[in-house]
Amino acid sequence: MTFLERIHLEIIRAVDRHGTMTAAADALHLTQSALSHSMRKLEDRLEVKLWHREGRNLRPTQAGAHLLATANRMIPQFVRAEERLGQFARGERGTLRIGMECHPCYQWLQKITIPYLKTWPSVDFDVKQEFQFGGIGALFAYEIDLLVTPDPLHKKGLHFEPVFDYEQVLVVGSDHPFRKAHHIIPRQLGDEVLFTYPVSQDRLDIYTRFLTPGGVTVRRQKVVETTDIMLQMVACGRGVAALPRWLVEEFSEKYPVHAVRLGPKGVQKQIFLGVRQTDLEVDYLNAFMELARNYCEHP
Amino acid sequence: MTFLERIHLEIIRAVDRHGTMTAAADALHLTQSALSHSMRKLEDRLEVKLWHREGRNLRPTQAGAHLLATANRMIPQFVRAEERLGQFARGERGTLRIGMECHPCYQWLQKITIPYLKTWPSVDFDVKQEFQFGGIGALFAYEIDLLVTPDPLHKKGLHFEPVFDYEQVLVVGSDHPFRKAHHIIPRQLGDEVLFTYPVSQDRLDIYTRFLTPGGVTVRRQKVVETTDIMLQMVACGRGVAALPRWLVEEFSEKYPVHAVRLGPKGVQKQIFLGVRQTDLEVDYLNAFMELARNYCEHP
DNA sequence: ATGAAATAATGAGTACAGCTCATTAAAAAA
DNA sequence: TTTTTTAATGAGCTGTACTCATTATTTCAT
Repeated sequence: MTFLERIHLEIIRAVDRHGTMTAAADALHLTQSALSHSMRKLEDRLEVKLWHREGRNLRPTQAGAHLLATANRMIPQFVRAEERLGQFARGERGTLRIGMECHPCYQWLQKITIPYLKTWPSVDFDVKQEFQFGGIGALFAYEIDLLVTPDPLHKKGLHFEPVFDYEQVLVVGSDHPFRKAHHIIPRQLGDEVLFTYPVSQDRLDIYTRFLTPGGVTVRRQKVVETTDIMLQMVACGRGVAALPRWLVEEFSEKYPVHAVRLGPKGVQKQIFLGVRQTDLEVDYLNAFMELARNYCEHP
Repeated sequence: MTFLERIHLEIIRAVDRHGTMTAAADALHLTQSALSHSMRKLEDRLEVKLWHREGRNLRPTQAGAHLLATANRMIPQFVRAEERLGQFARGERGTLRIGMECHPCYQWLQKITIPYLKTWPSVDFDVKQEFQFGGIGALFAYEIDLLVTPDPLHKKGLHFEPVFDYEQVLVVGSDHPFRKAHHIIPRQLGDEVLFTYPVSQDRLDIYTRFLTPGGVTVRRQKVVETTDIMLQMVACGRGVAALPRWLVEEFSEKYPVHAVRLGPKGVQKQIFLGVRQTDLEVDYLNAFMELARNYCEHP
């Protein structure tokens, strides 16, 4: 029992706008006969007249007026839906759902998002940090479209590329004894308080690449949510933290903190962007990766 | 360039609801093939995939999810529109636009509207009292659907029927000298203040049927908007008025007023309901006239 | 008045969109 | 494995929604 179709809405609207069926037919690229037949059929099936036929003009009945109001509401919805789908088609619209497995990268991400959002105004943004089955799982499950991670896992169907090299360093306050050291060794941290982000130890480089290999544990580990708080604590000598060198340098203008190398050769890190291989041709996603690549070369 | 049709919205919705295309096809009384072809064509024309095809299941793409959301908004609008048109068809819905050319009839109208609105809940009401080309003109111009008037004008295409006989009487306060008179003659009003509704004299029976034939004018005519105010003025002896007898009797419980016959035989009036002949078969309109007829017989 | 132009309704015929049926390909379940 | 379930595809048919031609009215111009 579904009688009403888009065409009927288009017709009643065009007749109202153009005054006559003939003019409406022209506007819709149909013949007057087509409109007449179409609406006649609708009227027959609904068993209600939509127009008073008075000589050669058409005045909407109450039912017709009602349908016209409905059409004026619904047709624009059709049009908008088609426009939006067109945007999807041209890769102009979408939600870029980004997953982050690397806490301090958030600062870096923000530097990219600002110019990105300017060039892609109809792309929505969504950043997630918690995943039930890890970042890779979230990519596969279409929970996210792009993963920012220091641990690429080259599986079939995924594409990873490095976008960012950096050194993970120890941050200390300006009164701290390590302050001028060329580098420190794990044992030297045995009596320190260590501030970290609230993630498990196997995702913290200071453990996996420094403390654990050195067989050392710190006096105490304290968890803080934000980089700012972390650096404030470090600045006033309440403990130490491990962060990317570039981040420390940036914040050293704001807080009196210093970077110290971890081990004689330092802890070298890379950040990767991961996407599903099938999404490699999605314009707005590609544009993001392009921007990320360029930014790293000319920060 | 109009690709999107109701069917596409129905399909994407049914697939979402029923999980598979096959099940959706059953629900829509179509074959799986039909849905597949239909959506394939839409995808081709829009140049955007609506589902990720993963093995034998369909997961909406971002575009698909968007279309689904649109469908969930729009399909109910189609359904509601059809329902409403059905109500129009069955005469259950409409706006009964009533025109009144008879001021005191408003009280009478209210007695009918209350039971009417109970039996016809989806009929809207609209009462007008001002018409650019008179009540008859308003009927012809579809400004109103029903005219309440004391002056039927039997023109082709219109149907009038009397619903109400009454006597127009003079109302006076309980201290007034006419109070106990059997009737009065025009000359007796020459020194009175007359309260009337704010309409032209040729629509006031006290003039057309009493004063003007008697060649008399009153000392002063004062206009008031409402029956209540009018009767309050009369009650405290500030003047007299002309109203239907039934109305005076009703209000005499509230105010100390009395009815006096105009002339030896009284001024006898009839109220008519007028409709367009073509509307005589409109259920909700007929129901109103039926109610009006019955009410007059058993008030 | 009278003819010309404009308009909606109607009928007949047709093209093609959209459907069904049959089959294939692939994946999930048994 | 085999069987079942599912979506895609192709071929062919059907019905509908369109066009064209015509009629009946009405409106406009002269």
